[in-house]
Amino acid sequence: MAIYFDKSPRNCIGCQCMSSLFSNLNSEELELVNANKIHINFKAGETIKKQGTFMSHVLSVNSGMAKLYIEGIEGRSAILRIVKPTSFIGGPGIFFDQRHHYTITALLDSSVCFIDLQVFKDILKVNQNFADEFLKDFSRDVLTVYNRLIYLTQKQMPGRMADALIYLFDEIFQQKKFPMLLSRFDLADLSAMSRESAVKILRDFQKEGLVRISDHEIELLDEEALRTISRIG
Amino acid sequence: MAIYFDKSPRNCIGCQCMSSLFSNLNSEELELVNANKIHINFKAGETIKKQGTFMSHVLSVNSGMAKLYIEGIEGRSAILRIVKPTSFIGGPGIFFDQRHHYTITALLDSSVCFIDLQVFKDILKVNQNFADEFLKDFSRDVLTVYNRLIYLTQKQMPGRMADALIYLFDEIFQQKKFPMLLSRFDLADLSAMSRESAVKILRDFQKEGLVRISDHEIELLDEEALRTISRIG
DNA sequence: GATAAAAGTTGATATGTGTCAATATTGCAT
DNA sequence: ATGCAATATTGACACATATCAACTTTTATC
Repeated sequence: MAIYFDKSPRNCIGCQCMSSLFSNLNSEELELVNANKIHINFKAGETIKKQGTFMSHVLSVNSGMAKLYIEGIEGRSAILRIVKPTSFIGGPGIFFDQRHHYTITALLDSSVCFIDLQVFKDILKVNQNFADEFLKDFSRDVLTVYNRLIYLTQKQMPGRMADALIYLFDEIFQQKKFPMLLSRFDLADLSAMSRESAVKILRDFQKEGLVRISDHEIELLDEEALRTISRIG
Repeated sequence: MAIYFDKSPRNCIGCQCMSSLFSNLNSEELELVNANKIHINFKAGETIKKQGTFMSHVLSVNSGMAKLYIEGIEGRSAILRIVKPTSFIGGPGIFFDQRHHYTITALLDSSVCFIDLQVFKDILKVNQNFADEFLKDFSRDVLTVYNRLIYLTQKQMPGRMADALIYLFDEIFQQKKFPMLLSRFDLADLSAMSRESAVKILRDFQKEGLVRISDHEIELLDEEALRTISRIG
């Protein structure tokens, strides 16, 4: 019988791919995680988790990259954040209804560990440092959504697109140049506008010399000006 | 020397005004809360907590009503929710940076208890049921923000206003008629539009016989139609 | 390498929404 | 009660944005 999925390709103990959150675990707890996790590789474009499904596991992204988005009205999506390694993905469903409240799709080939939810919650109860760190992470994510709510509802398109790009440059890639993993559609979903509008705004940004987009990469040319556009909305 | 604030006007033990969250405490923990709380009365219009300030306490709204909103760009606000008794108010600042990330303003004369944050967190660590219930509450609030993000960015004005009204009818007042505590400005902040647009949409809703607004109260006349408007955006 | 499918681009157009200015109304304080 | 300030209302207008349709470019598939 063929092995269609790899149950334990690597041991969590000593693993450098796990989210930093797990550095708070002792070896016994880490062993427990190791014994109750599944490791799966995804190809770019594949759906890692689908909104609405039962949350049997929490996720740790070891490598690759993914987009995390809410599927909204009539096929429209709102990207909440881009997930880079190494990141933990849980969400409000952990405590509320054991469901995933967003869909996660791989932007690059990605390696993801699925950790049993009950085991995760059990460790949360006994390891205070782990719980503190987790809650801090969770709260940071919530604040990101607050921020997104404000800028998506109170800024106009150029300001929204500027914020989306600044988010990518500053927080995700932390460089002035990065490969264009996101389609125009994705950028539209990140800044709450139509694809066509996203294209036009980006074209304007290029004309004004704010960024350069070519050969699947985007480069920040005039950071000052981009931040100004973000500010004046 | 005059007493300008009342340090312990009522005992938490046996208090019917506390948020239901606190029913998970044993008498010893409740006594601890009681000894480390401050009770304050606010008049309608007063600011209960200001965004950005240090979070020394978490709040429990005993009576009255309040609006909880994020102060955004150039004086614009986004109301996250209306707070009715008896409600607990904490927020992501508890675990992230000990700051309040929204402003809370009384809509009615309100009685609020301020519970020492450290005492609150200490009890969270030792009382598992309390922690579970709290996290469930917190997560529900997060999901409300997700929902708001979607409907504010993906629906047009009539749909947004319909959702705001449905929220008030269904979740806050749970009646088909309630006193108009919210100004047109507030309704605009709840549905992410300008005051003038809020006025116009409400006028349309009245013309179409969906609601009746008069003498400081609003009545739901055609629930079916309002939900349809919410649905078609 | 040919073909189809997907993604990106563009300009014209229609619609949604905010801004402004003028006016009406309400609430509050003296 | 009177006057003042805040809130509410309205219509005209300008601007922001989505939609549509046509087209180009890129990517994937056989």
